[in-house]
Amino acid sequence: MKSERRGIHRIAELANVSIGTVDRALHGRNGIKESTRHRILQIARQIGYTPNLAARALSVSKSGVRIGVCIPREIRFFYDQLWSGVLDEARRVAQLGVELLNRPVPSLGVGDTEAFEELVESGVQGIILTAGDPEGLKPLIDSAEEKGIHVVCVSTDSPESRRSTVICVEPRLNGCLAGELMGKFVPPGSKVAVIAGMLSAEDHRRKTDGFSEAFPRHCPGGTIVTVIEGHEDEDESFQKTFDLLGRVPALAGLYVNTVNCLPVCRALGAHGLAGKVKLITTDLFADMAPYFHKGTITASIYQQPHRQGQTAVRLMADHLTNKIPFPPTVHLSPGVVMSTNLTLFREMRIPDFSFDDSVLLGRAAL
Amino acid sequence: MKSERRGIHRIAELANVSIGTVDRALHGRNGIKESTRHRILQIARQIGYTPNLAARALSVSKSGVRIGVCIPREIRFFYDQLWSGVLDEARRVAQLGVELLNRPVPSLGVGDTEAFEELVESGVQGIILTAGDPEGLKPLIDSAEEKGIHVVCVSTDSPESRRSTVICVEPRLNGCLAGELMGKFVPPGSKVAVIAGMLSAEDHRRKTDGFSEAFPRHCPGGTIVTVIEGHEDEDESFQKTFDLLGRVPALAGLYVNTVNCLPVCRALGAHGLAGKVKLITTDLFADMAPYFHKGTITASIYQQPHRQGQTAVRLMADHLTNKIPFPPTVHLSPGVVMSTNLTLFREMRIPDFSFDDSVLLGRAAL
DNA sequence: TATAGCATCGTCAACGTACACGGAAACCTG
DNA sequence: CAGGTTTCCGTGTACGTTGACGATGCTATA
Repeated sequence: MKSERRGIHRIAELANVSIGTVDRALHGRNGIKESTRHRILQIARQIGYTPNLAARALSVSKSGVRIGVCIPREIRFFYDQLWSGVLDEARRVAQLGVELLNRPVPSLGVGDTEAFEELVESGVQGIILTAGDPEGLKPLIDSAEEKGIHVVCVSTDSPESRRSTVICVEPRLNGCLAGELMGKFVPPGSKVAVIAGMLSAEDHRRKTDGFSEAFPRHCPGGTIVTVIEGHEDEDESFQKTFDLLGRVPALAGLYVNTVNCLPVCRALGAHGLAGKVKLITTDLFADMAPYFHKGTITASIYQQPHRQGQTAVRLMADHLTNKIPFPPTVHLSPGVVMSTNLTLFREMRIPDFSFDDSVLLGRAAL
Repeated sequence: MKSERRGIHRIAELANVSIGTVDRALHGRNGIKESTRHRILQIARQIGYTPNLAARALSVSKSGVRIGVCIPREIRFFYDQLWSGVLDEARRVAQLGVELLNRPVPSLGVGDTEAFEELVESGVQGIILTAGDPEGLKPLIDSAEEKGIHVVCVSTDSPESRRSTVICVEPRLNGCLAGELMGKFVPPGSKVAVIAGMLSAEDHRRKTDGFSEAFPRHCPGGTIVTVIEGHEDEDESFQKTFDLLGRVPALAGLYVNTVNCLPVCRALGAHGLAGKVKLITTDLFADMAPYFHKGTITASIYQQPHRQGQTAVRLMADHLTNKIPFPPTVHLSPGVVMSTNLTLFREMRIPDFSFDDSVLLGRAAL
């Protein structure tokens, strides 16, 4: 009388069939009469059946779900945080039988088509990638999706392709937020400038556009005097910024589009303008800390790389194990880093067991 | 000859013992000779053993892990988001055999000792709560921890107790960030004011302290003319703010400590000062949206309630099922909400399947 | 010497799911 | 109607871990 079995067994009891039949009904296999399938599904709905993923993972632990990851291997900046977010979440879904296959590229957009093809060949069920070369990747992504391999773009999108979803901070909105902040930091009628990476890169262009739109709206009479292209080169960025500061002495603000902000800080210092010109940067890494404390950097727009990585793996795993549909897009809100909350960001800590980094091992494994 | 067993069985073979003994060795149980334990741990390390978490979860799913939750039932503001974060993560860990037991309190600090005792009685293995009455709760928390029931404070701490950990946005830092922002929004030498909830409440006091410390540091010559106590009452807040604005015409900024910011917005409107006086608020809810768009609210400090709830459940579940140690504290960074990124926050959308904090789902949210 | 107690270890049955195998009808084909 | 095929469904095993229970040998006390 102790019909206390759970899950599939429970359904089997209620339907007066065996668990094998329930299995067939739930998974749309054939070899089952359509009427009984209907009856079983009915009951499953009624008792609110949800599959026990641990049991499922255990039972298929030989086959296993594999998802491929292709992101740049650059350390120190953005992508190591992205990668660590991927790893963190991967450890968690490991208990559901999901494992990763890593095919990194040296840097954004180089050799990613080859890496992508390798991943497709190796028979993964899903691919997570930073689409550095959206046009080149598009046909590959489309054909992968055609084969049922789901593709998730993270941080950088391939918007024309048929990728399942994208996780990013919308670049335009990123620029808008910087513009709004700048508009409120500097007095009305101020002159500001933008220092971009490469305007050929879609993301940088859209950030610049967003800033250009938002700044005048929040700073009456404010103007953007110039947009400098630094090409992600340290010396070039320094020189161009240095020249600009000499040319436009009344400059009230600077917005740096890219992660390459240190030369700009130095140029400000060289002119004795640190803290005088409001500087808004992008992203965050440890070497920026002193410039926050000195007041050189007023604020930075934080793109939450760790979170992006986590989210990508989470969505992919949810879909692969639970058939949860992908949302078409996931647009995270950028964070605002200032000197006060600087220390709370993971970029500012020495690598340790911060709470979402902790390893999922029993202590006995040590 | 196919000794292809995995995990604990593998170790058992190599050590010429049974899986029971291996289990004892790995989990530090007694009933095993110290020498064999050593030998087994040696082998485990050698083959790089990692426990199969799916199997573990499955095996403990009969006993069932239960977590008690005690948070205020107030809707519309902060705690419904906290609760929804708890629920979201609960759904995920439900598949690992973890279930929740909810004992809400009507509002922060009322009847929470009774609720806590009920939860202890009902035999849960862990308790998540908002410690509205830290002193009254302290002995209860301590005795619960004594019995092996882990207690996690969320949003509001009981710092003197022996709770396992706390997840919150540090109130002082919260105020500091507001102070830094304000210091950069208003010109040097400005006068600003603070509108708090109840200064008797520890959190509000610490936020005020943080603001008082940070604002002068970032605004040369800036002063805080007064700290108003609104007692969370709509009419009182309106009247006091209205009077203040008449009394101090040169006021440049207002910092509202509590969630009760609408009367302040209205008072500013009544004086025709909307957008003229920089207003920094706390938290976020849908009714604030128009004031962002009109420019009445310049920025709001977002305490990430959803994320706090998620994190609490996650840490608790990780500990209860995998014995992962609690970090001593988890201090989240507050977010900055401005008109640009307003729409990205989950408070601004109709209740739906948005899957996370500050995440924008595309068109499929329908 | 019997027996109780303890330390040490093995055995076995769960947990819920997936899948292979096999059995029993019903249905066809010549 | 013998034979084979198809449709439908039950049974059994495996996945790796946990915990209850039992077995063994050894020591101490009567």
